[in-house]
Amino acid sequence: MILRTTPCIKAITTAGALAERLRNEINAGRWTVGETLRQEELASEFAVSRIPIREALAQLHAEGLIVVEHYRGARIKGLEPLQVEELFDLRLLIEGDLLRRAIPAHTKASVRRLQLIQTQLRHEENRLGWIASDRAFHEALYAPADRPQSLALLGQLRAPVERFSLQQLSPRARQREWDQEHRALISAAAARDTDTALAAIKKHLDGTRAIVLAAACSPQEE
Amino acid sequence: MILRTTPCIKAITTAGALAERLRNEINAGRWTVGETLRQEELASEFAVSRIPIREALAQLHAEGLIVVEHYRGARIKGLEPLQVEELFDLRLLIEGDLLRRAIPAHTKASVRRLQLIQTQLRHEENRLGWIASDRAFHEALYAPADRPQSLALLGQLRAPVERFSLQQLSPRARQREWDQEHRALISAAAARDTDTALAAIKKHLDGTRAIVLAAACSPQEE
DNA sequence: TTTTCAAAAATTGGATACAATTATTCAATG
DNA sequence: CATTGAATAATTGTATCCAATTTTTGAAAA
Repeated sequence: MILRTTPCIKAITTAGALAERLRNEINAGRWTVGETLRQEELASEFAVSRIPIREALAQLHAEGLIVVEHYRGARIKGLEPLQVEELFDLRLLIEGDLLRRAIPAHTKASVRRLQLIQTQLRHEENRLGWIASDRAFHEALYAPADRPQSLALLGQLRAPVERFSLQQLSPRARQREWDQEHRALISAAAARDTDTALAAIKKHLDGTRAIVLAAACSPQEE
Repeated sequence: MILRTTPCIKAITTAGALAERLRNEINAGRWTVGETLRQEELASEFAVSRIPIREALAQLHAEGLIVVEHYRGARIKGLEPLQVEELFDLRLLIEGDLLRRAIPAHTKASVRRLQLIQTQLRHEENRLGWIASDRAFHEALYAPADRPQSLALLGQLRAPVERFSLQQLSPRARQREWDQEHRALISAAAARDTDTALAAIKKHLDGTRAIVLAAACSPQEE
């Protein structure tokens, strides 16, 4: 039996690979909010027919990244301020629950893993790599809770927001704050101090929410 | 401008209509856990090509009702006991939050609406109609909270479980309990008594969890 | 100049046809 | 009799083509 060492899931389906590729493009800011993704254009770009493109778009729709209208195409989805507020309230609810379960279950090994990811994250220059590392950090933070359903749900809450949370990555000040907040989470995990961890995640989410609110001020659709 | 009076969303897409149809068939128990849904078979049954069938299957996959494997088809997804536990924990988390916001915002009109739905639910003989009414009840219960994202998330938590929650509808005893629990929620909403409502929803979810656990004891897939 | 409306172009949705992969059959072998 | 393995069948994935719908264009009219 072969064990996979890379944490990245290989997309065996072409539609899956396309969805991953398009997700990255969206997160990298290739399209602006409200812009439509033309099937023919994407098909010729990736040298496939429109069928797998359509399946990839359906997947992105399910992830909440695009809005699809009958006979009118797929457009990049924007976020209203109220939606952002609600999404982050939900994240606090779920991430808090995950933390409560994960913190007591953290070990020296799991904390070490967190530190490694954070080191990698600190030196990440590329926007996409930064997103991936941040995702990995939070997954590792919550992994000891052993709650796959919650993690999946959390992923759905993160997806539509990631686009905006790294759009403003440039302000180095916020980047430094981000790093400090992650370190606070790590030390709370190391000390198995749930209350401190909860306070830290609340602060972290509040900071991220502010960034997303600032970035997602476009008054579009649905 | 035309206002739609029916609460049911019309599926303009054929794929959407197919997905709704298939979802009902799944909930009605047409297939057992682990059974595969053949594209050709469904295509000829609904007199369409396999393309819209595939899109419908992708949608059901996103809803967590089926598992899709490359070149191996779509199979009805089962639930492990641990998954059921976690799903209901998450529901309690989110439905509790929704209740906290909804109860103080309930009005005479919204409570009246709840009563109407509950009356309809009580006389519902058909399994599918019962599911739809129960869904409507909970939507009406949480509607005053005005939290669309939370409702959507809740829908995703309910979907994979509905199949099993009505499988054991037959025991009239449980059906009577169910009715009583709903009535408790209604009166708590009428009295704007949040704590009582929270206790009632916990009891209701615990009861439903037990039913689902009993029904979903099959040790299949993924 | 602006508005209206019909024809043309562009785009998406669905059907058919073919390629890639998996499942099944059945004869040969131990 | 059980097991192996190659040929066959069945099934899914993708490309191409046509139909349905929307968007654009441009000329006529106010």
